[in-house]
Amino acid sequence: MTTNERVLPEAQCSLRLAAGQDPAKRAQILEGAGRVISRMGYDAASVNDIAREAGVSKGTIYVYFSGKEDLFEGLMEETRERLFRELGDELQRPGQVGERMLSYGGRLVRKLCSDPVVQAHRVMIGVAERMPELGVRFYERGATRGTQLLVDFLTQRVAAGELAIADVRLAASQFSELCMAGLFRRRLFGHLAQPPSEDDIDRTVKAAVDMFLCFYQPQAHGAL
Amino acid sequence: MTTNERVLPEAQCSLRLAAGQDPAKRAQILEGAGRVISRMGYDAASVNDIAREAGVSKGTIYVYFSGKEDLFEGLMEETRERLFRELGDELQRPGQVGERMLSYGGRLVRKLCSDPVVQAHRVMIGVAERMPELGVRFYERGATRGTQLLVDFLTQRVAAGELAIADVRLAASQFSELCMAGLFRRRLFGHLAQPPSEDDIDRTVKAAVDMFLCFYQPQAHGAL
Amino acid sequence: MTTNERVLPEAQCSLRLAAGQDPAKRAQILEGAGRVISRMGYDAASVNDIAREAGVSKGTIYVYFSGKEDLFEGLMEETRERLFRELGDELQRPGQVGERMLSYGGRLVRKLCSDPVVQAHRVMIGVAERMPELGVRFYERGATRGTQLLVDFLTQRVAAGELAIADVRLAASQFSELCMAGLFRRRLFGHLAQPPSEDDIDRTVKAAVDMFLCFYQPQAHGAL
Amino acid sequence: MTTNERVLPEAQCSLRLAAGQDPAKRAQILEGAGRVISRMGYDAASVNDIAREAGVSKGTIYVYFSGKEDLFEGLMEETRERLFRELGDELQRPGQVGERMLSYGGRLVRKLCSDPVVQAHRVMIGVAERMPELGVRFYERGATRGTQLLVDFLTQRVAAGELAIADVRLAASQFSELCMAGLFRRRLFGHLAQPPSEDDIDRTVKAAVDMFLCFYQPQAHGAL
DNA sequence: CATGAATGAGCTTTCATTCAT
DNA sequence: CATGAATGAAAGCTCATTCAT
Repeated sequence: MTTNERVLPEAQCSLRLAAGQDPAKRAQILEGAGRVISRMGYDAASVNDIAREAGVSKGTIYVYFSGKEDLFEGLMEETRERLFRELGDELQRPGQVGERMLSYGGRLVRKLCSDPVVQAHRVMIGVAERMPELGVRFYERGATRGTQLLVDFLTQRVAAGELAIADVRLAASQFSELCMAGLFRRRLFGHLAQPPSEDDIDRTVKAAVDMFLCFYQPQAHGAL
Repeated sequence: MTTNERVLPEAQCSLRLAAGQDPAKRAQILEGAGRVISRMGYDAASVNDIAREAGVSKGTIYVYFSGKEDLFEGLMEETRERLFRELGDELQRPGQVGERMLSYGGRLVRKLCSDPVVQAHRVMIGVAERMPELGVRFYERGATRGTQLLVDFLTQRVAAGELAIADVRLAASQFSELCMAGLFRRRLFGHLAQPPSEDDIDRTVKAAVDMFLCFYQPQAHGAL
Repeated sequence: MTTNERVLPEAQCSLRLAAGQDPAKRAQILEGAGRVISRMGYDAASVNDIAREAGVSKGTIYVYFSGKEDLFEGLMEETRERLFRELGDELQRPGQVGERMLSYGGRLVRKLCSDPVVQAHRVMIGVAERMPELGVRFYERGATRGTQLLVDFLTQRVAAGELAIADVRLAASQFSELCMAGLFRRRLFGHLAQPPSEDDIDRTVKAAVDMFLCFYQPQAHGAL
Repeated sequence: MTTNERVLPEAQCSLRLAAGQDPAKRAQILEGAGRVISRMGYDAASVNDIAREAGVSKGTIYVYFSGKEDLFEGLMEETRERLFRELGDELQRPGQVGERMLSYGGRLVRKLCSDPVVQAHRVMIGVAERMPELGVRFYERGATRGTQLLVDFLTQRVAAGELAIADVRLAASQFSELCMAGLFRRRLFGHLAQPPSEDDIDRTVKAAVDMFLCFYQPQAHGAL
């Protein structure tokens, strides 16, 4: 998939852009829209605000997008791609299970609790009721992606006999949630105003890995 | 508390309402507002829509609330109270640790994944960036409440020697997250269109309890 | 006229008030209305404001007046009577022409440049375009009254041979205007934020009398 | 000044208008606003009314003005300039004092008693309480201007020995008021529904000049 | 293609007025 | 008679969108 992106960038553009349109300007608009919408939310951000922030005229926006909603869809797509890219080399590198999961968990929490990702989540969740497909797509191509990396990893390690997991998908979810226990939800609500400290992250992820391995490592069960 | 409400309704009214205002009408407005705002979000729901849905005139809304934002705050307060009431008898009843947690976990997931709660979360998260205090209050008096019940429970059981937990608060968060692993986040985004089935809930909560006890029960550690 | 008012107060009331209405409450309403409307103008003053200021309920206002405009008419009538009462003993007392005019001029200027009178003028002039009869009546029964006193006085003095005036009415206007030269118009526009000082009044009125007598005193034309 | 206006219109525009705005449309809006506000007063004239009268959409008004009050300020400024322009060549032409004052007085009264000027005065006086700076500016740059011309004229004639005036500014006010004695105030209140007839004007101004010269001409005091 | 002036529908809010209590 | 909750029309203003330049 990443290969395709690199090999056929113009082909991709031609799918979305009418002849004569400038990809750079589209990006510029999306960037401005991202800033304004992150700050104010979809409804409260006016096209005027977006145009001003992006440094283009209002009319230009309607050249690249058919309307505010279309712009928003484009933005969410773009944001999702940008934010959730590269989580996974971590898990494919060689190493012990716990070590790999510690490393991945840290990355995951840091990413998800970062300001841009939290803001994007807020916006997306805020409109999920009105624009269901958008929410679904965001989740599937965003959150699920991380889980899938984990699923693959766990499956490999189960096959290797390093883990004993009946429902790998559930286990992947469990690990993700454990990693962000007490962090991500509080971030969403603003109860945690800043991204958590490295210490907090490390401690939480360590606890997650410990609990996860305690339950899913074969020898642990044996001992019980 | 419900007793008080029945015994001293007027005393309660005088705390919050201007003289002569009708608590029933206030509730009627909040109800309509809740339906519309749940469906459309805060910004997209116009005062007109709310008035129509509530069956009152626009002007009346401004008798009971100083503005749209005030109405919204009232709604969130009301909603929070209504939604997060009674989670906890579960944990205070006698019984084995695992049994109690299973019971509580089921209730928690059922509650949080219900349509009204998910919608309220969406709305609240959607405006958390613009109205930070509101988001914080919602979390503190809502989500934290459930966690606190769990903290108390765990503390008791630790004292009783039934559990061995260093960081009780973290453990409480971990259990909550484990219970909703793969359920609540998907609900928020609409990836799960309906509340999860009883089977899904039971399975997930059972897995959560197992993993939790595996890690935090003293004898388990002894075996490790 | 003042005699009638004192002799038949209830008869007067019965002309305006429906059975059972309370003249004191009517006055109370008008007082509040006067304060608010003076401050904000007719349109900007809401019936709510007036009710609050008067210390009565909105509904009560509609018992005593058929609507906002009716209330305003009543207020203007009342205000006119109250403000322009007693200007004239001054002129009917014995004394030299100049002496009497000095005395009257001072009173006139002090009255017209006072805050309440200026405010009433502003309000009345502000609505004169939309409510022409009201403006006419205000002028006729207000401003004209002062002029008439002067007309009577001048006529007497002309008959006594102390003055030589062809157009007495014009002369009366001239004297009034001279007395307020540089004062009243500036007050209307707020260019003079406070009523003029006694010194300013005295100086202006003195100059008015001098100029007036210089022109209209028979002997002056020869003697001075 | 008029020369500059004709020579550098665009330079002027750039001082007041945002880039790209059309001065003609601005003028069109002000014209409509002037008609409606003259007729109804500031508060009673709605932005809707103004838009309709001006033949533009409501939104357009908010492109040229930041709000109703800003529009009103612009209107008053514009109106003042337009209405009070050119009063004065009259006084600077050669001729005898009385002749010049007759001529100027006639112009002054005709101008001030005209419908547009009376209406503008009504509007301005009507809001003077709520918008004090606006009233002050209107008076200073409007009414004072006429007085200043007169002050200059009188100063010259005093220097030339044709008049003997101690307080020139007071004298200027006196003459202005005398010219409008019995006319302008009645116009303000609508007691004079139409501008006064040429006869009335001539008679009043003639009487004003006579009285003024009677008092302020050096020889008159001895000779007449 | 880019612009931003123009639009009018729709926003939140306030108004004068009514009427059940 | 007095009240103030209720009304819905209309207020000032902003919006997403269009289109002549």
